[in-house]
Amino acid sequence: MANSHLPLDSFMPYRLSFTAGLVSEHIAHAYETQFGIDVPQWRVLAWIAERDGITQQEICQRTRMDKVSVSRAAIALNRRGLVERRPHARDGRSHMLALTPSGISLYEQIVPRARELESRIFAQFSDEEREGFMAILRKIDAAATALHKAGTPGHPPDDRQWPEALDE
Amino acid sequence: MANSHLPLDSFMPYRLSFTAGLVSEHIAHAYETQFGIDVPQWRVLAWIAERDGITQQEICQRTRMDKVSVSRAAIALNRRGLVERRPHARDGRSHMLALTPSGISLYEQIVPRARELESRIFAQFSDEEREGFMAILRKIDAAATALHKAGTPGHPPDDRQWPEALDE
DNA sequence: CAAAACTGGTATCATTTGACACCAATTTTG
DNA sequence: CAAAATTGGTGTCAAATGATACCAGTTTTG
Repeated sequence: MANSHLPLDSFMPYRLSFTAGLVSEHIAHAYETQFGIDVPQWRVLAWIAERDGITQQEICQRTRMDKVSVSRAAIALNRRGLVERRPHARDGRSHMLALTPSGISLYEQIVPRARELESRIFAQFSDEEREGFMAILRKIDAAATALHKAGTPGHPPDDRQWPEALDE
Repeated sequence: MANSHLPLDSFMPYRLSFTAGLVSEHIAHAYETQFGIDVPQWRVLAWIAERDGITQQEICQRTRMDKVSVSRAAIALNRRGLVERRPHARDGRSHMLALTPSGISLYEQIVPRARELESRIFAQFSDEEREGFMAILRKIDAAATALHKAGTPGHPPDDRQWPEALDE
């Protein structure tokens, strides 16, 4: 087993997930306690702010959230009077989402706070480092997406390799 | 609102979480279909492989998993005959976890596959880039952890700023 | 050394999350 | 242009996750 050792701690996907979780937790807590909004809601809100009149499934595409989560977040935001859902001109099934005045106002409160949180965590890095870091993240996205489409070669659909469940 | 604009897409915590999610999904799917093991189980397994005789809450500390998840994973792994739970010599409440032969064997099957997945995703980067990337992740961990302990200054426990829930 | 405070681990319950089925509107096809 | 297939969005149900309560064993304290 000596040779097959893999220190989880330096296994990239693990580290990535670990750090992301840590940061997420921190941010989520801040949004929750300070603005009463959860992360999915924040994401939806932010994308609407960015592209007025965006539809729900456009948000799905950009965020990788599934449509159910987006739907729930949109409904919640609407209930709170933060977003408005206008009928879509060309497609009767769809909604065009837009911020209401109070949605805008909340967004404007959150943004500086978000920037502050971000810069607290990333304060120690130079602009070059941040840029480089971001660039790598984007490349990883591209690679992972490409792989995903390609499937996992060498492993046909149903080649389970583990002993039949001793469970139950 | 012009000025308070924040492109989510270049907001670091978002990007981090986005990429980590993407990679996680990919990895999780591979473990699941090829070895019938989920991510929490894999993490527990890997830590046991690394430190034979580790206890559950040591795993909690190292992985940030909560003790319930670790417990569940440990029980599942035990049921499958992959890990053994010996009584702890000095503490009757605790278990010392160790891999059984088939646990070792499974681990040894997973490791090369994990390395392969990792290298597929990170193939395009030089060693320096990877090192740098890892280093940044670790620094972020440190910063986030420090902040977490410090709390969020400037915001006393209960200063909600959002309008009372229009929900329901 | 008994009582109180604490800790490792598990069971239980509530909440979150996502998979699936479904509806209405739209697009495609023959 | 009707029938079939597709798509945006939501309701519903099932699995995953986390908070809380709890139990047994351990440490602390008076």
